[in-house]
Amino acid sequence: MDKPATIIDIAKALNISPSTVSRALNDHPSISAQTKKEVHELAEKLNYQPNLTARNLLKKRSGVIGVIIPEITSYFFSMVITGIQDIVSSVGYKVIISQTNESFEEEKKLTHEMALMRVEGLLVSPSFNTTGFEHLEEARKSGIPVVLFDRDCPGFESSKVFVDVYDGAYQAVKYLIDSGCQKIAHIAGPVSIPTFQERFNAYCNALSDQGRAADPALIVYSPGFSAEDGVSAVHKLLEQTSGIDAIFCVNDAVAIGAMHVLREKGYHIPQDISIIGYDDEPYSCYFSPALTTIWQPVYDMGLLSSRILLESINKKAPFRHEVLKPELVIRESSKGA
Amino acid sequence: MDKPATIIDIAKALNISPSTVSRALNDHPSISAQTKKEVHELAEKLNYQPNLTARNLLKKRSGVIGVIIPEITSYFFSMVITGIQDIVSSVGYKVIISQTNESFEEEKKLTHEMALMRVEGLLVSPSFNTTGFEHLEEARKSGIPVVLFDRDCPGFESSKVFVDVYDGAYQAVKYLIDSGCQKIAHIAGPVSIPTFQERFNAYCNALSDQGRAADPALIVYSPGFSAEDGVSAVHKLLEQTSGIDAIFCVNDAVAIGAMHVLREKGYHIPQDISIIGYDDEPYSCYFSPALTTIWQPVYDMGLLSSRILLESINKKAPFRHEVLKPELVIRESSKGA
DNA sequence: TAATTCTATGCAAAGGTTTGCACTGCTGAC
DNA sequence: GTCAGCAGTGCAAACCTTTGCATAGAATTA
Repeated sequence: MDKPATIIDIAKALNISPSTVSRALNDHPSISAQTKKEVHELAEKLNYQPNLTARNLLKKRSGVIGVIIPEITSYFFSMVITGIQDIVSSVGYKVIISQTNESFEEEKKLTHEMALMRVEGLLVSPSFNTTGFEHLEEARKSGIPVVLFDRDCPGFESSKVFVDVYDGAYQAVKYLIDSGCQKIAHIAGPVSIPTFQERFNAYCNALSDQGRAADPALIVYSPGFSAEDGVSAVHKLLEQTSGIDAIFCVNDAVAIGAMHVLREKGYHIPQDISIIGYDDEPYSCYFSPALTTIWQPVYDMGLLSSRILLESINKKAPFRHEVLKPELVIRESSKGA
Repeated sequence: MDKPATIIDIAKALNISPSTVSRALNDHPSISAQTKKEVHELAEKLNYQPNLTARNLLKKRSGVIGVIIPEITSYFFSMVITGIQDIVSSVGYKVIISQTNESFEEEKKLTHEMALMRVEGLLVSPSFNTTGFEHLEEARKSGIPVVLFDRDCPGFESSKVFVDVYDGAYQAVKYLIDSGCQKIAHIAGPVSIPTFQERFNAYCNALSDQGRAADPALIVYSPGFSAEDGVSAVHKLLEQTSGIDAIFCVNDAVAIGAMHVLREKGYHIPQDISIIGYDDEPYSCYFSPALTTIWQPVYDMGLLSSRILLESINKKAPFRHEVLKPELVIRESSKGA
C-alpha cells in the first residue's frame, strides 16, 4: 500500500526528534510519560511497524538461526525441527531450514549462504556424503556458533548432540538373545555410513558378549535402507541361510519390507521369526504384528541442541557433547523374553 | 573473529571510493578492467562478504518468503515444503517456516511476525480453527502477496491452490460401488472441517448418484482422524450395523486403525470388507493388505503455489485459482472391480 | 582550436533505527 | 544567590551498501 510509517514520520508529526520517538517506543526511562503517551498513540494510529532490517543492520544481528538437514520429509528430522522451533521461537528467533538431500556440495553451498545472510547460529546434521568440515569451519570463523546433531562430522570441534545408536542396537539384539532366539540375523544398512556401522557393531558385540560369534551367513549388507531394500534383503537372507528365528533390521522401513515378504512366504511373526526395527516410525505400531523397535528421543534432541546453540550465541562456552539414550519398545513382532 | 571486511575497507586500502568498489564488485560497465581486477583480488584476499542486511535495507527487500502451515511433522506438509523450497531457492529466496499447531491465535501471531520481518511473500495453509482473515488482509495491506494452499480461508481474496478433495473421495466410493460392494460405510472425520465435510459429501453423492441413499447406520462421525480414532470408530460401526462389506475411511491413519481392529476380529480384507483410505501416506503400501487410497499431488502443490507466489511478487497479476487432481491408487485392501 | 563525447571515478544521499554525548531549563541544597 | 544535579530532549554518528548526478581528464570531431 502506502509506504509504511517510520519513526521519522512520527517525529515530524509530533514535532519532536526521531531519537525521542525511538526512546519513547522502547520505554526509555528518561522520556516523559506525556511524550510516551503521544508517541504510542500516534504509532498505533499510523500502524507503525519497526523496520527490523534497519535495526538488524545497526545491531549487527539477524534474529535468524539456520538449520541444515539432509531431508525434511522424514518423521525424524521434522520432529527435530519441531523441537528446535519450540525453543528458538520462544526467545524471538526465526528459523531458516535447508535440505541437502544428502549432497555434500549442496551442504557446502547452503552453509555458505547461511553465513552470508549472517544467521546467528547454525544447527547442522551433516549429509551421509560429507567428507570434510572446511565449510563448517568457515562459518565459525565468521563468528557463527555451530552445533552438530544426530550425525557427526569427525574432526570438527563443536558442541554435539547425538543419540547413543550403539546402545539402542545392543538393547535390541540383547533382547532377542534373552528371549531365546538362536539364529539371529541382521539386515545391515550401508556400513560406510557411521550410524549403520554402529548398529552393525552392536549386533556383533551383543552376540560375542554372549559367547556367540557373528555368523556371516546371518548377515545381509543392504545397499539402501528403504522398505524396498528390506524386501530384497530378506529374500537374499532366506536364500543364503535357513532356520533363522530372528532378524534385527537396521531400521523400521527395512523391517516393514522384511515382514511383508515373510508374511507372504507363510512365516508367522513372532512365532517363527522375531523382527526388530529401529527408529519407531509413527505407523510402526499399526502394522500387524506391531513392530518392536528402538525409540529415539527425537524431539528432545531438537530441544537440547537448540538450547546449547542459544547458550553459545549468548556467551562463549566450552563445547558440550551430549548423548541421549534410546529405548527399546517391545510390541508384537518379537517373542517375549 | 575479526570484524568482517566491508566495501569501505577495500576502498581505503586501494585508495578509491566505496562506490567504485561497489560498482567493481557488481561488474558495472563504467569501471576499468584494471580497477575491477584489483578490487576483486583484494576482496578475495580479505574474504569480503557483502552485508545483505545493508543491501536489503536499501533495496527494501528481505529475500525471504514465509510459509505458515499447521504442522511440519506430516508427510503431507513436509512434502509441500520440499516443493516450495525447490522453486523458491532456485531464484535465490530463503524460506522461513512456522507451525501453527492448528491454533488460530498462533496463526495470527505468526502472520504478524512474518509481516514485521518483511517477508516478500506468504504461503499459508490456514489452521482448522481459523475463523477470520483479518490477519491475512493485514499482511497484504503491507504489500505482501499471499497464496493459500490446501486449505481455504473463505472470504479472503487471493490466489489459491487446492486439491480436488471431493473428486478424490468420489472416485473412491465410486470404485467401491463398481466393485459390487453393497453396504458401504464411511468413517467421517470432524465435518466442521471443510476437507472432511467434502469427503463426506462425496460419499453421500456418489451413493445417491447410483440411486442409493446414504444410510445413517453406515456412517460414524469420528471426533478425530488419527489411527486411534479409526480404532474406536470401527468398533462403533460394527456395533451399530452388521453386514458391512466396505468402509471408506476419511484418511489413511483411520483406515490403518480400522484394518487393525478388523483383522483382530477375524475379518478378511478385502474378501469380507474392502477398505479405502485417503492421503497415500508413505507406508500405506506396506501394510497387509496394502492399502487402497487416494494419492494427492503434494509436491506439485508446493511447486505450483510457490510459482504463483513468485509471479505475484514480481508483478501485479490477477488472482489464480488452481485445482489439482488426486488419483485413486488401487492396492490390495479393496476387491477388484 | 574549440566544442563535444566518452571513460572512469567520486560525492553524497538514502534506507530506518539506536545511542553516546551535549544541551536546556528547572529544582533543591547550601 | 550560586551551583550541583536532574529530567527531558535533540544532534549526529554509526551500521553498509547502492546509485543518480557531477566532475575530471582524455579522446574525438567539426
